[in-house]
Amino acid sequence: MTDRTVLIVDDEKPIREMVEFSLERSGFRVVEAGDAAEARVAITDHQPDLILLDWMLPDTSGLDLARALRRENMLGDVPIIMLTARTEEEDKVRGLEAGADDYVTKPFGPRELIARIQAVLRRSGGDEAEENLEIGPLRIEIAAHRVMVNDNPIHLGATEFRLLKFFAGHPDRVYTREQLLDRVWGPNVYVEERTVDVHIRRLRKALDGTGAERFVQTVRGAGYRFSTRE
Amino acid sequence: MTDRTVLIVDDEKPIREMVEFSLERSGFRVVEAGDAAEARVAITDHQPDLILLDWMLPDTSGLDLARALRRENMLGDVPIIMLTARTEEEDKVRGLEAGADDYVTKPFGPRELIARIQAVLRRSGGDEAEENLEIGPLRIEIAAHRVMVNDNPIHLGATEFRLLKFFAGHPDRVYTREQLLDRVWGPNVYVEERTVDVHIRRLRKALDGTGAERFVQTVRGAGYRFSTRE
DNA sequence: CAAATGTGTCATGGATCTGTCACATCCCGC
DNA sequence: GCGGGATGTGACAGATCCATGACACATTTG
Repeated sequence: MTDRTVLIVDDEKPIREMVEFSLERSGFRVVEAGDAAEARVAITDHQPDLILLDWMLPDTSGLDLARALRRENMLGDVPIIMLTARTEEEDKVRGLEAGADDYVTKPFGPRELIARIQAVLRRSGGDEAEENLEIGPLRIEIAAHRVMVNDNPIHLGATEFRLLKFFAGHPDRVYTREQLLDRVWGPNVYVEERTVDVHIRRLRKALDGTGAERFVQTVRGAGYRFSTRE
Repeated sequence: MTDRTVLIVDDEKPIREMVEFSLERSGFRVVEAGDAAEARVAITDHQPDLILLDWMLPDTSGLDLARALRRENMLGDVPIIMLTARTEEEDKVRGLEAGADDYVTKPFGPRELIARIQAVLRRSGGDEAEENLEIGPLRIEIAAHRVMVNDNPIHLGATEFRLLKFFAGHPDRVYTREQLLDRVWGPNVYVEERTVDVHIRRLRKALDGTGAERFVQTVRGAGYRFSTRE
């Protein structure tokens, strides 16, 4: 439900924009690709939670791309929804064999699309978010949008909250400033990389004296990491 | 979420059976009606939690039936999902005004239908506490439609009462203005989001000096929250 | 019918947040 | 130690968000 990234692969920009508009209104992050090559880059860069894949692409068919991605194991269990103008049963079968999880037939409306996406995500993924995260003295209450340290609330700006939430959900792993901007600020936001430093600083300051400030770690030359160890 | 009763109103028996089959597999109880007259009987007899209403019925239109049922107050806040073959935006708007909560366009698949049903139930159901709520110095007497603070009644407008009731039933959770409009004002009401601010303000003013005003909390950039802590 | 009340909208001002910069400090290889 | 790149830190201006009072209109009450 919350904060999932959807990759839309379609060569027609108007369709991509319609999809982006609808999905962002529903709280998804949206990444676009116009062809198979762009799609591969986007998958690597943004690690989407779901892929909307047009049947026809300029450089290859969506079917082939889906099959290739599954074969190359680039996706794990990320679901694929095919977008197609065709309605033949035969195509559906072939698409499902290629690794698609569902179909949407053009033309489609935003409600239908969102219903399908949520149905597929509900099936394939545990909704990971939503429950509270507890790390040492920290408790991140997602629903309440609140962070407690030893049962005392601490105040964070919206950006610091998202940053901490992301970190807490992905511990023991270094993220570059670029990756953090992508995952915390969003894929279509362009700010200076050094901005990350400033928010790291603000997060540390907010956690100062709680015993949790040591979890936010700098990895020189690489980025930042959230970890209880070290 | 389990054991909800769904009434399907459609004159085509195959469709009723398809729906019944799908929904029962998902744990719903299903009641059928073939026309508006049967629908009225079924509503009285079974008090469904949700109604699937075909656009075209032999004795009247689904639109008229929905409107009539709402007007006669036979439904309370039981949500209606319209089933329609038409896709014109005009019809959708008219249907929503008539009291439908969502649309499914024929032909639809079982997955889509269930996704919609669950979405609508999630929105409209779930609250409806019947017993009184006590939170700190507050006692919300649902049936009496009255709020007491330390055994002294305080006056609230109808909107503020619903808002407080909703909040008290869903504490420690942030709701966006949009969500509050949906849950407190109702899914088919269109007012400005800022209106929420004003009613929050009025609620706070009514609670001022009681020690309960601190429960109504602003979460900057996210929405509002009701919580006894912080 | 008039007054009182409830509701939605708006404009305003103040508080807070955010991105950026400049400069200080740190760390590493040499 | 030294130099230079990387990171920490404080300050700042613009952007954003929200509280608040006023107002028009509708509804209810007397």
